[in-house]
Amino acid sequence: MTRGTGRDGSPGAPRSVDVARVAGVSQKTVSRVFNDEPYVSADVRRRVLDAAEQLGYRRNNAARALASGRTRSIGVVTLGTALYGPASLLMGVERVVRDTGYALRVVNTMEGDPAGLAGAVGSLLDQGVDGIVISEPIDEPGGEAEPLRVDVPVLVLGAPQPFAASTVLFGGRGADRMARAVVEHLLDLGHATVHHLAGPQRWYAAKDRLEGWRSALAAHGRDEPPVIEGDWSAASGYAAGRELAADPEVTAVFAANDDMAIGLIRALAEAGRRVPQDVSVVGFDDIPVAAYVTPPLTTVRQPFDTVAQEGLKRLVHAIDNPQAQALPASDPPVDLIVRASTQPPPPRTPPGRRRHSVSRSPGEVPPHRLPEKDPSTRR
Amino acid sequence: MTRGTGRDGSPGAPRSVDVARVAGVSQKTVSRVFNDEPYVSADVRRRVLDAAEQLGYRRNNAARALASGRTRSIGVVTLGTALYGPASLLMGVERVVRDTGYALRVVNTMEGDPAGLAGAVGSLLDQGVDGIVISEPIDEPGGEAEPLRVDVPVLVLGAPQPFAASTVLFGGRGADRMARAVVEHLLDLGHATVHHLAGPQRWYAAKDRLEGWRSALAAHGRDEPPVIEGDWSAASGYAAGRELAADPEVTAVFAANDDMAIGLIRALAEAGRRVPQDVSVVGFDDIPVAAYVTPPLTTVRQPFDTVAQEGLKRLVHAIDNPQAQALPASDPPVDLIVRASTQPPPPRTPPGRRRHSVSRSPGEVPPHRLPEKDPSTRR
DNA sequence: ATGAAAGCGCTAACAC
DNA sequence: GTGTTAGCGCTTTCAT
Repeated sequence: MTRGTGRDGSPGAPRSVDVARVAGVSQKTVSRVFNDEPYVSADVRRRVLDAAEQLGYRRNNAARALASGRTRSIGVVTLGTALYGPASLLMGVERVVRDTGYALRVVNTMEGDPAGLAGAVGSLLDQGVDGIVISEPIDEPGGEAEPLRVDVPVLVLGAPQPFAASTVLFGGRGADRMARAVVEHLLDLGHATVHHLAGPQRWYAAKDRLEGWRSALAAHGRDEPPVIEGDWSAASGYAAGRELAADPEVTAVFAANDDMAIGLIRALAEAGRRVPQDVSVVGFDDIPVAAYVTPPLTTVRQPFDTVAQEGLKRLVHAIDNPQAQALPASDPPVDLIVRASTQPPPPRTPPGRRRHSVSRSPGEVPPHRLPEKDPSTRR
Repeated sequence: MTRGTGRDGSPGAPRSVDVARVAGVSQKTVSRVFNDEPYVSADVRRRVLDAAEQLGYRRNNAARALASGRTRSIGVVTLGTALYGPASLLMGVERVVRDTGYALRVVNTMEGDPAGLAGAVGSLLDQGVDGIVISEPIDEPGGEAEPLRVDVPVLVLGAPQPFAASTVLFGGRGADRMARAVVEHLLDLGHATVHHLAGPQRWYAAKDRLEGWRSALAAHGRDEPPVIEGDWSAASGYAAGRELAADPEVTAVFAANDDMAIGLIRALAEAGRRVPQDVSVVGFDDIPVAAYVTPPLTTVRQPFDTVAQEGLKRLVHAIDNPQAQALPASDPPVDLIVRASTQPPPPRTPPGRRRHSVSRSPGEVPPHRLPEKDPSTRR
């Protein structure tokens, strides 16, 4: 076979012995230089580096991994979607992983994948990773059965406590606290209660938001309206909006993501219920267009970068110190961004004069407020 | 050191010799079984598989890579953004790569990264990949200098012909053809010309769309209005919209992505120019909310999956047959999705009676059409 | 159809 | 500070 990275009949990539020969040192010394080990004189180091440069030497990772038992790589399990949340998290993870000097391997579990999470993790293990990040896991039916037997540290991002294993760390996203902030914002505005358009409940992220909504409502002694479950898509938000529009009691809706909120708003508008005059709507994610739709969307921004950074710091720590205690979790800040899709509820209309039966050109939308470029309100 | 993937003082992972011993065969036979090599009797195969199962054997990839000189992995260079286009492409690539039996390694070049593309590719080469996918490259200043010296096949997705190297393949995205389709749609509706809100010109994808727009206009003998350059963000679309709104000649705008189109529409609406009555707007990407914003956006859907699939097929082919001719490129289909943001231009207003000076409640938006769930029009 | 021997290029442990 | 000696767990080549 051709040697190293050399393809076709090429001479073959230079190895560390070659560098050693050119530099006039032993092969081990070359290894020392490239691993930044102590006890190499500056002079020798230079000679080695020069020789390597001249030869175009690049060390062979397979050999390194084989000899050391470590691959210096971290695997990520993602859902195979371009949804804003998961995609942002993945990018955040990539950014941090590179800084830590690890390489990144990616595998995804598609929803409905027969192998599911276990399969994805297994494939990562096959590749030989030093640690695993599971991003936004979903609850595959039957997946609970095997509690994920792995011998490398695992970091779970965007889920509360799904897996039982001694090596598992959690990078809480605090979505429940964020959801609470949303509900409280709406309650503060004077809404009697808040409806919830939930995400698919197989996603821990969706469950989390539902939980936050539920507990906030309970904490304030409000009654809990029935939950509608969407699938994250604007289409499902639209469908939910048609239902909700028919109910005059609905004055405030918290959608589990911005896409659904946008679909929802459209359905409400078509039904003649104006946002925010008649109904307030809050989304979740702060997708790039959230400030520019009509009306600009009140939503929650998640600190993906912070979460990725904090989580990976702990994962790398666990990899480097197998026996050590896990670093304590830190909760990311909540960022509620108030724009124009929320306001106090309309005055109670007397029963019998249902607001949505009032004649109004369908789809008319309220005057705009200027969209803002930056997070306007923090709490 | 602990053996294989075994961490802490654990017994160490089983190796193929262990399996061989249990199965009562030679180690080589185990290797044969796991590589699906011929000449293993069904009986022996079963025994080996059972033994492996029982021991929890998983083969060591580092050793495999070292011995064979191939890592069976493909590296991807992405921008570190969660933008819909790049993120979708990445997911498409992931999906296909897994099917081909390769592992995926990801590295990103952030815009302005000093090391840039060369650094990202180098880091992939260090990791030892059998092939490289460069997704949506951007034109780093000075990056042209080094023509990307690599000895593995490279697939470039979403760019025309940026790099010179014998091993480079192109997975054209046909964005220029798509841009032409957009312009022709608008021209067919009767618009005198089409303005273009371009993406950042360091992106090949943005250049591509600009090219398509330009050539379509030329082909139809229309004059080419000045181009405004945005940065893909809705905010930049909004800024562009404020400029464009002041010019009564503008009746049709092609934005290089949906986010900018949405910002643009908002700015136009605030300036009293209705979409689509006064100005038609077309986006690009068909982001998930495109059908649900106001008005539902006419846009172009890119066949990310097809592109990823076709491209990777060729990449894998090149990897497996080093000397062979590259497979011919195939252009993906163009998918123009006509929704409610485009219509024929308003009748020419006599000079002096500028439409946008007409009193109108700012931000009023036209009645909706029903959003559609599926691509409505193909061409 | 199966096995024995010889590395792949590096790191680890210990000597000098 | 530097070199020597063994492997790491597989694939390869060649016998059988």
